[in-house]
Amino acid sequence: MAIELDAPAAEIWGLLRTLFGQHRRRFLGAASELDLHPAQAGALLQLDSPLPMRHLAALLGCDNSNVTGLVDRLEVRGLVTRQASDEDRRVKNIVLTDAGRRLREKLLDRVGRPASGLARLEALEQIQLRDLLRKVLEEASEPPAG
Amino acid sequence: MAIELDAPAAEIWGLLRTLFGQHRRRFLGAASELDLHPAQAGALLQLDSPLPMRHLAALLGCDNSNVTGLVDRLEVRGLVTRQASDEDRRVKNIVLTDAGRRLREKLLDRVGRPASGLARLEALEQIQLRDLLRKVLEEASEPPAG
DNA sequence: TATTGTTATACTCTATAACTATA
DNA sequence: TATAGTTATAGAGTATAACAATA
Repeated sequence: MAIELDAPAAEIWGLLRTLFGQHRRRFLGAASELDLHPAQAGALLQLDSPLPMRHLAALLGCDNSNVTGLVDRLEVRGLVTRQASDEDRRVKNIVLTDAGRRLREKLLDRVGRPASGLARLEALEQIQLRDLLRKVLEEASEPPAG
Repeated sequence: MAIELDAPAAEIWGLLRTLFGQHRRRFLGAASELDLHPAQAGALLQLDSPLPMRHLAALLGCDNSNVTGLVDRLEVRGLVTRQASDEDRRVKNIVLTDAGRRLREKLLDRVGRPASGLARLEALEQIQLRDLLRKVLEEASEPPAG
């Protein structure tokens, strides 16, 4: 049996990938139940506040041209509207409608809350886990996604 | 300011979602560089050993019929082959070719290894984190994904 | 009769390039 | 000249339903 110098890190990564998989299935399931394509659900989650098309495209990691069609379909369903910017008339801000906001809340109810497994940790353990993850992410400046 | 009874769990979930986002971007970037669609890259990662179509579909969370086309395209690129099962002639096992195995290794080099942030933890902290995650996932029987 | 994989269809996503209207 | 968003196009993903072969 070979000695695994890096065994804990490798197992941690495996455990995290399992968590990722659970989260992803939860996200896909929630989107499906709400009759949203994953990309549409991802866009809704990003729209905490109004965003220009190009900004939304950057957050979704795709080209501007993709966002045109995506927003078209959300707009047809009455979930978002395009608002011309006052400062720069080229820019259109995407704004959630009331219906869009309600749907976004439903999504958050399902994917924005902690995985059930966290409840198995006692209060002190949760604080330990929080501190360890903080340290892992210390330098990270990237925003949470999906 | 309202009292957050569940503050650590909520922050943990936020930190984990940040990690998910990093992992997802790394995954999408690696797939793109290797000229693979995300779904194709996900399939390759699942093919550690040969799998029947239906099993692959279940792991990818999509319908059998989708896997037909996906495997078609992987087969055209010489990354996988279909092997009829001996036990049940309805079943086709999807097997990586040598080229497929090499491409899968390249993928794993990029997404299968621990996030760099883990290196910020000392040995003892890694063991603590591992044990906490083990507990969180205690009952989970789901396999890791993508 | 039920299951495995395929085909057919329709809609969505995604990348690329060309276009417009602003700046 | 550069940028924000659109349009056009092509390839891929996805769900559904219908189908052939096998169990």
